[in-house]
Amino acid sequence: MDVTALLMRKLNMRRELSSAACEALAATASTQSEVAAGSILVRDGNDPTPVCSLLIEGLAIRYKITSGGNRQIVAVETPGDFLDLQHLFLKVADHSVEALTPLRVVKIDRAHLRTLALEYPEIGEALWTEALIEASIMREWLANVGRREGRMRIAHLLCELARREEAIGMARRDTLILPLTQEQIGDITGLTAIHVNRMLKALVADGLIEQSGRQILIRDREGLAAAGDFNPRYLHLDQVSAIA
Amino acid sequence: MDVTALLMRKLNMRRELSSAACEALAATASTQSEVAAGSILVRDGNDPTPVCSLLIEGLAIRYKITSGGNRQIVAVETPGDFLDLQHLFLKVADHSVEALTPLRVVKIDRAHLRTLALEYPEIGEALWTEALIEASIMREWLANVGRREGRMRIAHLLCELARREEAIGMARRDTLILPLTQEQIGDITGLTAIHVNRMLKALVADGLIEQSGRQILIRDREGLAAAGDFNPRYLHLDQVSAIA
DNA sequence: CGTACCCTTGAAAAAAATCAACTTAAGTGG
DNA sequence: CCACTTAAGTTGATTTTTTTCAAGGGTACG
Repeated sequence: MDVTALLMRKLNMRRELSSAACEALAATASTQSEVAAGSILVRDGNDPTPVCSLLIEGLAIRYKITSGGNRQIVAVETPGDFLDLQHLFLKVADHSVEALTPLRVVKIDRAHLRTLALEYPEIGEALWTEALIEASIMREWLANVGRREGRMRIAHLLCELARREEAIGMARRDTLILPLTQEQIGDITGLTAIHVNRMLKALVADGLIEQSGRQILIRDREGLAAAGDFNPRYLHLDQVSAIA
Repeated sequence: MDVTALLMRKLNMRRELSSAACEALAATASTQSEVAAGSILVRDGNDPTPVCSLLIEGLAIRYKITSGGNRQIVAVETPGDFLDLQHLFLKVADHSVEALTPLRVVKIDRAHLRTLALEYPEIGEALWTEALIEASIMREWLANVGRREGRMRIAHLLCELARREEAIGMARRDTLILPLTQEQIGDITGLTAIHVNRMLKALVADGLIEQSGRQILIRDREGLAAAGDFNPRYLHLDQVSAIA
């Protein structure tokens, strides 16, 4: 799809864009580019990169490393998310962003995106909403890691990712594409890879899910939601606009 | 101080305000109002309240409750913070906001604040920055709870609050006003009150802090920062504007 | 056909939660 | 001002959860 059209679709969902905003957007779009899996797009402690991107395909993570060398993943980005809206107005990156899989993105000049956010109310509202929903997800993760135990944390994560993938048309209902190692699942949930392994097995043993490679089949949707104390309200899905 | 002057001071720090923006701000400000300790300002699941506030005095917390009845505090707000910027563009509140102490606030109509954020680039930038810094703090908390152990989590929290209080002129360097019960500290750090108690005692025993009622004296600033793996970068202090 | 990298499993150790008293401090109303 | 009440802090013993350590097993890929 045309790059401008993608941006339009992403930003147009909540409000009609003025013609001025449309022109500004058209002036923004370059072409799509590819990013290799494992690439680090933003590095903690550095200036945020001069380019922001709209993620079109693939998964990216945002994370922090503690002095002990432990990693905490603070967000998973799916297609349709803006990479690094979180640093849009900050001078120093406080965490890193990495491509988990090969990505396809639309690069946007960061200074230009700031201008779009400030000068065009329709675009500003869309970007605000995006950023606030990402913060909302982080709050839920904080509650998940801080106040639920292992099994529940993982069940919750699976529910969230399944719902998000469903919302953007990435996976079918009750199917979850999970290109994460068990170590990475641990880095999201604050557990060790070994414990993640055991808890996943427990969920399988309880008939809630089924594993087949990097895909998960949700056998008991209700049960998994209950096991994970999952309520999708925090995803604010009615305010999310898909690009697909 | 005059309410308009407070708002000006808060929003003016990063950019010169245009006269139009100044007028819009002047039209915003009502009077200061008081909020009793324990009042719930925003309730999870409800519409976010029609009023947003600039916190002038006192402390407020934002929190979520899990199905097990456990509470996770996701933010502590200090004077100079906007209460509930996080819900500014969201339709449903995904967490609650509560006054921890008696508060003094300047109420701002939520719809009006949205307009200010979108129509006046100087104000928009200030509010964006505020919201993004709050998200940055949440990321650090997530890493704290997910990837550090008890003693470290608490040391980290003490360092953060001390630094933030110092930045806004609320407490002197090496002194920390901590109007939190040990249970509330646990709700921030993902620990039980009992464990918080033991870890605090450990920090005292190690000569890092001294307790005197609801105040804490930091005896060894460097040592506490090391014990808490604390690096203030994520606070983006150079981008924060104080009202005091 | 190695060689990574990931997954799996068991046993032991550590961290944190739970359970159960008990102490201190801070009001409140007589 | 004192007895009473309630919330918060303290401490020890026990249990649960999670991590750590250790060792195999599977699989993809050059």
